[in-house]
Amino acid sequence: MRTEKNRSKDTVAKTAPRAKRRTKQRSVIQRVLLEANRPLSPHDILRAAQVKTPGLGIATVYRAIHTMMAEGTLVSVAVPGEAPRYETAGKEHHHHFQCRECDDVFDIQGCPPDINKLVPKGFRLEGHQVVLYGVCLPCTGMPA
Amino acid sequence: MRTEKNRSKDTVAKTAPRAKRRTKQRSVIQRVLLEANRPLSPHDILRAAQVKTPGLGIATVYRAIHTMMAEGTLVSVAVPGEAPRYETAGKEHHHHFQCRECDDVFDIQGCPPDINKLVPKGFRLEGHQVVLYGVCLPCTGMPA
DNA sequence: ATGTTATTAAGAGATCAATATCAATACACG
DNA sequence: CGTGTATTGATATTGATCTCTTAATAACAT
Repeated sequence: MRTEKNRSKDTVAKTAPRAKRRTKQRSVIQRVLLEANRPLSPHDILRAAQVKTPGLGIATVYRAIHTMMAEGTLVSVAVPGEAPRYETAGKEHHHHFQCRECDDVFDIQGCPPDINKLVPKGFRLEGHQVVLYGVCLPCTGMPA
Repeated sequence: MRTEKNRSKDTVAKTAPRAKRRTKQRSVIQRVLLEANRPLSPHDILRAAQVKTPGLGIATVYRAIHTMMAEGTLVSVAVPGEAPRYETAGKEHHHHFQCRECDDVFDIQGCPPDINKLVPKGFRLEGHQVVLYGVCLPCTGMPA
């Protein structure tokens, strides 16, 4: 008996359980993360995104982070002693460099060899993380 | 005009500004840290020390940590995404392994070679940290 | 355009580690 | 031994990060 306005609803009933809208703020947040090319903290994201979207709230940043994490387009990057940062997913295996002056975190390519030789007997190695510390190029004041 | 009770005070005025007493709880905390042989969180320390000192408060643990850090007998160990842990100072350069099951952190000896080759051009390397992840020996359930 | 409803901004609230407060305790020195 | 005072335990408070609530806004289908 349900014949009135069930034309398309029936066909997508299970494939489109949620709407998900494309908003200006979410777009800006995504763009910020894509263009940064390095892990950003929620506040980094907020500050950068507010340039193009004045009035943007921190809660919106956290919501966007959650959404993108759930989508799999964003991954969290934890650096020792620091709150998590986030960078776009899909990069190949890499590590990070944190500047002791500006605290920013940068991606570094490559991976030290023979990591598995460090594992104690009886321990099972499943992953690793390397963080380098020092002074980043911008903070050295030297030109590239 | 200050002649009454300044006998010893005058002579040690600058060399002994503070007293520093040897208390039962501080001794126990130190022993726990020495015997652990791996980085402990403040709560790890509390739990272990409470066995020998029932009623021990968390504030005392933090106070002992500060004291030992100031003395230079304790260093903090930061693992990504975790609150700091502490281990006795003086060990030679080493890295850490965190178990994904029990979350405990263990020392591992050795150090990957050629770390400096990973540093981007123009960046100055001053230090590094390696964290391995996996399952520790106790959690594998295997005997040593 | 219009209605539905996901999304937003703002601020209150939750959470957790770490610190400060303060009366009671106990170390160390005479 | 007693006394002065550093230290303690309990708890309130802070500080930082993240989440929830609410009314208002805006994206999308029609």
